[in-house]
Amino acid sequence: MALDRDQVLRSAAALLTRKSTATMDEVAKAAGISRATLHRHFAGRDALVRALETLGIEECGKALDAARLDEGPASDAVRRLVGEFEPVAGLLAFLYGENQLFEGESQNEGWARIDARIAALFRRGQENGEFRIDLTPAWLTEALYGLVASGAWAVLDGRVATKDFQFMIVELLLGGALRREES
Amino acid sequence: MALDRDQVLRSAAALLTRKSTATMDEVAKAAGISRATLHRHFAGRDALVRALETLGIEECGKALDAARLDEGPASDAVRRLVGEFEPVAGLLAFLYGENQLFEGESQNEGWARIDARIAALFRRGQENGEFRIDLTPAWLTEALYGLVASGAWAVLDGRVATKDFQFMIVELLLGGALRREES
DNA sequence: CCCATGTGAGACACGCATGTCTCACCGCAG
DNA sequence: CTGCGGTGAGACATGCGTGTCTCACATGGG
Repeated sequence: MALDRDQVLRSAAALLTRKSTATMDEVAKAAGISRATLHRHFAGRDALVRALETLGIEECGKALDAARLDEGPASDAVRRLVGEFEPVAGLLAFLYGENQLFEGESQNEGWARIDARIAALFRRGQENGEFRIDLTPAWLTEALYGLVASGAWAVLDGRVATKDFQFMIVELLLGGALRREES
Repeated sequence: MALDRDQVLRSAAALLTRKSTATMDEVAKAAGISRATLHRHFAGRDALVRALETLGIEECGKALDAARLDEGPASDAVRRLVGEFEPVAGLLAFLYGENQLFEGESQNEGWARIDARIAALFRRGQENGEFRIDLTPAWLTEALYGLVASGAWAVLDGRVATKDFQFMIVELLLGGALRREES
């Protein structure tokens, strides 16, 4: 049952990633269950979205762990992080867009923790001289989210290949578009 | 009357930028008119959004013109472009999020023209050696949109100041997060 | 075998945004 | 003053997604 719920959540994530306005009925269909059963797992659409958010936070946390942000050069950590984000980028993009609605609402404190960890990574990079200091960690974090969302949508629309996801984002985020003489 | 319509459109843009799910009634209230009058200007919500899209394309076109993309170094042109985008960034962010829904739908050909002009700018920069060639113009264009949207939201939420909008986006997009030795 | 649990299918009412309509009101030109 | 166009306010019906409920059916354990 707990397994069922998780699978339903996964398929809901996959669907809502592509069509964020999908009906509960469509979500149920996509999961291969009836609307009644879907409603037995999640009291309503709000509950479903909140569960999705919890899942997203969870996955993000795992990605942060797997990326070992404290180890080695910060730039390598960023590269690992983006690589870990790739499988959940669609879900992240959905939640990123969704969160723009909850203006003042109680921002699930889980995101604050995620934000803090990523910002800390950028700060570490600044402090050891890897990253420039005229761009705030908060903005770099925000930009990372934006690029991940953009990348996810580009992949979904087939404009770019999944295998290029990590490269494109990391290269742009760290290196920028300008051509360099050295290295 | 045509002036009225434009003003209504502006206030609708300002409102929907912050609350993309705003009701027709809220839109009318925000514009200082009744729902009936709003409906006399725009047949329905779809018509309103389409008008907003047309406005967005129009404003983008003006921004592209004002940025003189063909003149001088491509990097300077990018800087001018982002500066011109700033006043309409909110509207752009709204439309950018909205367009994720119209999956296969007839993508208003206006956007294709905008995309092409921006991509051409990046291509110009690549051809004259300013920009690196391992990031496609299409991705750089997509990333520009993503960063503009992120920046717009960050400004709306008060996380960053309006005056920093251009600097943050351009510096990240062109220079990246890595610290450089020279210049 | 039989009951219990979980499920699918469908009916039903409700809320809400929307689209449409009517009516009264106001300003203005004739 | 009078007729007219534009407006605001509100009523009304409609469509759609949702939440809730009932009932039939299948499966699996006692």
